[in-house]
Amino acid sequence: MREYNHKKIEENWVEKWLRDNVYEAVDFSEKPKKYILEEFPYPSSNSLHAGHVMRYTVPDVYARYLRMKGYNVLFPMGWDAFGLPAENYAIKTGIHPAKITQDTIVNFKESFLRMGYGIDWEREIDTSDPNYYKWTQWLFLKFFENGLAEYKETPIWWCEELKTVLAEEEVLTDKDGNKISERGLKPVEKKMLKQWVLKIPEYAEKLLQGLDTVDFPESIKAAQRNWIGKSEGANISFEVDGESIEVFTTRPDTIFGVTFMVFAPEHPFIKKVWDKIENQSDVNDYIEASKNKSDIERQAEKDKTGVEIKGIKAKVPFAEREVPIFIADYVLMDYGTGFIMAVPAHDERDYQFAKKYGIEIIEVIKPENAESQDEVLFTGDGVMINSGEYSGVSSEEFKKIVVENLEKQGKGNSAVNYKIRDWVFSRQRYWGEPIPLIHTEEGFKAVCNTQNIKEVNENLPLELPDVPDFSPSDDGASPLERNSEWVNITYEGKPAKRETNTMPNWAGSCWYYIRYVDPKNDNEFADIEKMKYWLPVDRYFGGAEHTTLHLLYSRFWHKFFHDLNLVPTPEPYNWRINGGILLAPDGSKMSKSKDNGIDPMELVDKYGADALRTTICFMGPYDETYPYNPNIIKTVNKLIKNVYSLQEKVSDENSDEPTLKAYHSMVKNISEMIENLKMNTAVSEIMIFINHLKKVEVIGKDIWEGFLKVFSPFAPFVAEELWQEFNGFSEWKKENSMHLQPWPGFDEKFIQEETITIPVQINGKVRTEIVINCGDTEEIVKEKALSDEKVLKLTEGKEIKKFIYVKDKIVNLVL
RNA sequence: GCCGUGGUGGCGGAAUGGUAUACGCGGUGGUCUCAAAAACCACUGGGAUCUGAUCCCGUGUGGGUUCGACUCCCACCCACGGCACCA
Repeated sequence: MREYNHKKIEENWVEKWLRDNVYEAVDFSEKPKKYILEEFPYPSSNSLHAGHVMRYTVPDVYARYLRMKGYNVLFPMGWDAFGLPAENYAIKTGIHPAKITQDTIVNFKESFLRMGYGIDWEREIDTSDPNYYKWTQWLFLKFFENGLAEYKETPIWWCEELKTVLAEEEVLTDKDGNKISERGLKPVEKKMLKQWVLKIPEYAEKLLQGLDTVDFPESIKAAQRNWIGKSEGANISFEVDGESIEVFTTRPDTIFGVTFMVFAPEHPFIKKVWDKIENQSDVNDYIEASKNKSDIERQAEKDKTGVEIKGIKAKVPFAEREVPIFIADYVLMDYGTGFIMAVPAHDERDYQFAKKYGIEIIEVIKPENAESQDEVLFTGDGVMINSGEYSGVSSEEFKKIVVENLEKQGKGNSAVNYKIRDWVFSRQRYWGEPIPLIHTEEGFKAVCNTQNIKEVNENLPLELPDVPDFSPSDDGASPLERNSEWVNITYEGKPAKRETNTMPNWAGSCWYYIRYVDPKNDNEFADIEKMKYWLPVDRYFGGAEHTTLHLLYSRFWHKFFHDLNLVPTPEPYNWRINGGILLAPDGSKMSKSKDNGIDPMELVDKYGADALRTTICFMGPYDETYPYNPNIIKTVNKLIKNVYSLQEKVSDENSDEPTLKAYHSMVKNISEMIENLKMNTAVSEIMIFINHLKKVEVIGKDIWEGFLKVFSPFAPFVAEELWQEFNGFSEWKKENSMHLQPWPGFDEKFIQEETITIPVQINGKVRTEIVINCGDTEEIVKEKALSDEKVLKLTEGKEIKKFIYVKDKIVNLVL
């Protein structure tokens, strides 16, 4: 056995593949295109970690397969380079975040190269590069010009430790119900602040409908639908103190059951009618108390609390009745209108509240088929009762009647509400794209008109100034605020100030898949013809953590751009899969603090990138989470050693029949499996085939050639080495690369057997096996089965009621 | 509570109506060796009569459809993920 030296082999090919950009994607090629995308990494720490190689290996195998199948494959990579870790590290060390980021990118790229990922490096992008963020800023100005970016005072999540505001999507709930930041898991609180927001709710309907047109897993679609949170109902105006105030309800059919109304404590109307309130101090106490309660406390309360506002009443339209009004913090200011019609008989929360405060409960719907209704509370659909002339009508029908009537009176209309909130888009941090706006006396001005390319090129990129101190301020101002030279400018002859907040680090990743299509364009964010050729992304691989962050945000940007005719497709990604997580060998999560992780570059040193890649593929399905088993890579390394030695058995002689059969069925199976991303079973096919080859004396040339091809996506280095040697290429030429060769075919005739063994069942239980010729008629099989010794014994004296034969598969006798 | 995904050997997993556990890890026994490691070979779901063999049980639980169910249908249990006073 000759010596397999993975280091020597892998170093050699890394350099040659890069120099000649073997994995080049060609714009406007005649070949059919495939755009295979994986979420680009945030460059932090020294090199790729286990999670990265877990994410990137399977897409690379798939992209390599498609390339060999004759597709023009775009498989790009770049750096999501703005963000907090580099900035925090910079604050600690005093080294500029740009410097830290660039150093890290160098290390990351080296890791990518060592892993043998087949990337077109001519398309590498970096979101912190001014040539890139020039266009991120330009795209932001499109939102601004179209009224979708607004400076607005709203309740916003503030993280004291990160010293910045966060978007709704960046806030998680921990096990104890505390709200924490998505990055860093730090506590957050709600504050009223003026911030830049992007009006994603205006795209709620489009984002929802688009989900029906894309091939995403149900879990992602469900999570996004849930996040968007559409509910259909009606807006109904109630008369309160001579004024008309709207509520939103999904159940206008319960209007006869309204026995009270509730305002959220923050509702501005309270101030407006303050003079009429008889119990001002009670109301004021309640408002103050709920102000001081955190969201967590509000939720932790088992009981609903509230106070009646005495002195004012509400008039229920349609039912024409007066009801009392309360304030209670179970009504939220930022959903619906902050004012609700309460129907205790048909809403759980209203029911609890009414019980506690002894408010009247009127049942207006009873279940369709219930003989007697024990519980007062009923939240389903049914038949109207206690509703005057409408009693007996179905609640679904009554819903329509109510809305139609209110519409005629001008007191209501059917309406839709969404849970999704404005996307808070400014951050009080240094390391991000400056927002290219100017505060003037007449309001905000864009630094340029996006339509005018001359103006654009003069004013963009608005470069992030080099400041001596990039640490965040305690007062919530951006670090850029301290840089007065940069901040204070003249706009149209008058003093003005630059916007000092930066964009969140989602900004660059919202459109990076577009820039890969045309990464070096200085005059456009991307050429429309190139976008027409490459978009949309055919396969998008990434992490589950981005389901309602990046994946929703970038769909929003794309849909907006599509409405402006900037991009040719309505959706950015046609297909999506979320990858699983690699756990530590003991089944716990890998973490730096626990030091239980595995370092992929160490494994590459020890066993080779080929072994690591193949191991990752073999361990399990892409979208599953499972522990790392350190023994597998040893076995896979052995497998590769075997492959390396087996080339010595290759000869001019033809392979024998069993080898031909094993080969053709392997090619058939692996092709199907890679197509379906079942890399784990594809590797097991390779193992089965190699176990077979180890037993044979000679290997035919054609078979070996085909084997190297199917092996190459998994172990590209050793495959290239053996391919060059096998063909006797003395000098490296790009076009001779293993990885640019066509994928092998297979021939069914070798796979089909002449005789096969099939099981014979009696009453559904396997009792014996018989050997038949492929394609034998049912009569012949029946005769064979019935004359089998064991069958004779077991059927003796019994009548065979039914004979079932599934061609070439199974026989079942029913007694 | 609601939505989603999933439950198969000691472990990772294979099989989407036709011989359950492919492939691999681990384990047991053996070869080699003074010995160990490595390498290689054999066995490896549980149980019973017995050691050619034969039979029973077995894919979260309980039902159902079918000649035949891990696979399809109904109900339930559990785990994981998301959302959660959303009117």
